[in-house]
Amino acid sequence: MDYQKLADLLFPDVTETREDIERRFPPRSLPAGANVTRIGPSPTGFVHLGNLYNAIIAERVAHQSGGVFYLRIEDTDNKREVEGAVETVINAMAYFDVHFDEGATSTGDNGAYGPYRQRQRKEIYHVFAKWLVQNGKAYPCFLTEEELTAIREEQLANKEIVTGFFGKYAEVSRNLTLEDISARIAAGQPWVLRFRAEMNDKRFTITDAIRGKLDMPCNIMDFVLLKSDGIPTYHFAHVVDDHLMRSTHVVRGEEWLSTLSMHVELFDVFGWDKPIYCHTSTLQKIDGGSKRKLSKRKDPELALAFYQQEGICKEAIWEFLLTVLNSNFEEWRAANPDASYMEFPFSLEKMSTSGALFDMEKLNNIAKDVIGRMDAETVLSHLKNWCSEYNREFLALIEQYPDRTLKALGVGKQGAKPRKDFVNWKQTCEFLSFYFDETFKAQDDMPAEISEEDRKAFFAKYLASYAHEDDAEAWFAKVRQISDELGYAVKPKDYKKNPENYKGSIVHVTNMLRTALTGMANAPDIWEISHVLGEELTRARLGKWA
RNA sequence: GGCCCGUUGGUCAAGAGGUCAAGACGACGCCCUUUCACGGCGUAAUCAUGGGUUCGAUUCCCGUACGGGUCACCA
Repeated sequence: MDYQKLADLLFPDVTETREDIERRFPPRSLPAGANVTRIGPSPTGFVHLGNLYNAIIAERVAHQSGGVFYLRIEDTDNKREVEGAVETVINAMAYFDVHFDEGATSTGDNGAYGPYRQRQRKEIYHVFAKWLVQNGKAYPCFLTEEELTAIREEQLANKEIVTGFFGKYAEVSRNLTLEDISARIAAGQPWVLRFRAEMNDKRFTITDAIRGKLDMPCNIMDFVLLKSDGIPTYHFAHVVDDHLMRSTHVVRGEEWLSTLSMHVELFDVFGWDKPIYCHTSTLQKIDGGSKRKLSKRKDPELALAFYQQEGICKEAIWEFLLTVLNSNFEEWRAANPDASYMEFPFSLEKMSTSGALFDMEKLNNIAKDVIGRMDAETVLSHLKNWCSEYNREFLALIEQYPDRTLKALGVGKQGAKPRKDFVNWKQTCEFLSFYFDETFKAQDDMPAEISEEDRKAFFAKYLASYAHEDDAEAWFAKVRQISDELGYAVKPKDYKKNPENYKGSIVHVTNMLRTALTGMANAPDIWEISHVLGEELTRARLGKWA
């Protein structure tokens, strides 16, 4: 077989050589130790937590080393592509503060190693495909889908241990003559380009940055390089792109482990250095007592959009994922409460190789801490951002009462043990609702612990003596005095010891006050709330019960 | 089924041939307290399993079980 003739027959339009392409994408000039990483999402319209998980790893590996992090759109499967999906990926990553140095953008490409959309790289792949053909490493295959299915069925019937295109099943396609191929092409028969595998039973070892040394069988499959539309498969595109774009690390899910041998063989055939592979484990969740992979259909929390809708703070997502990735993150956070998570020394080696379970409760706990560390102004700006997208009505309130909102967000923040009332922005809106008459839900009744007579007496005295400028101490002294006058124990402990001596305890009194003021049995400090509401509102809410 | 990856409390997990097997979330209890939070203290709870190697194995080796992945002109 004259491979040169075959190559010209298959790729008549390809005039460039692999050297030409290499010159267009020279090695990057980066300081020693700088890593180049990427994410390569498929534009299916669904961005999930796993995408973000891998993105964060890749981002840290690159930026922590002063390297480059880029976005490459892997759109080689036009059947699965969804309109606007590239936009969705870019927006989701931006929302979660994942920033690219180069790659696909909503307006085009940014960077010297593009195009960053694989379908636009067709000509590049063809140059390398032609080289493979010229060197006897690839050949056209004209088998139809039905014929392929027949082979598969035969293999299953023969109890062949592996199914696929290899060994004797590849022989016919491998050994077509140039004349035959030429005739078929002239007749317009569709073909795919297959890799001509070594097909031996050797094994190879490779060191994965997360999993350590791996020992696996070499590839034996004549897998497809170019589909009949001339677009490459993932395997071919991955090898060509990560070489040309000079990726130093490939961070991807463990589902790629089983095809790693194909990629390794391709890199070797081209004589290229392999990137450092980092195969992450799949996020799982508990379901009916057993672990399973997070699934798109069953688990709403898998979609990144879920976190946006719930208003889960992006810093919290980062901190949660960093905690899952490197378990020493929490220790580091405790030692560096004020540092940005970007300063955390992330390490691939410290990653767990077993699949982590997604734990919403842990996320919430982290979110409370993260928001708790922010000052009121920062919280307000996050809240407004979220509301402008997901809660317009509340945004209007915030904008109508900016000072009150800011004060409300600061309640309980001072002191050595600041409150942590906010978990996510959705919940924050609900939590703040009693600060505004527009959303305040007044109670219709008071608990029966205090008689109506005492209730009226209390509120009358309270309002009569109420002085808005009182400090917290003076204020509470008055509450105590009134309680005492009405026959309620001033100290809860006194009441506990001798309940028969009192009508009730100050706890009952303050609960009543709190309920009148907030509509809720549980709320932050009454005095502070009064001062957020202002004298007028406070008096109005309490007056109802006098 | 073949191949590959994995298995420490309910969850995330540290760990090393000899530890009372860290820590965090959650649960529970106590303390603080005008409610709820916050905070503090404490309790319960883990090395999948069977063999080997060894004076000693949760740690090393082999098998078993279980879970996950993959076997496409999908990524």
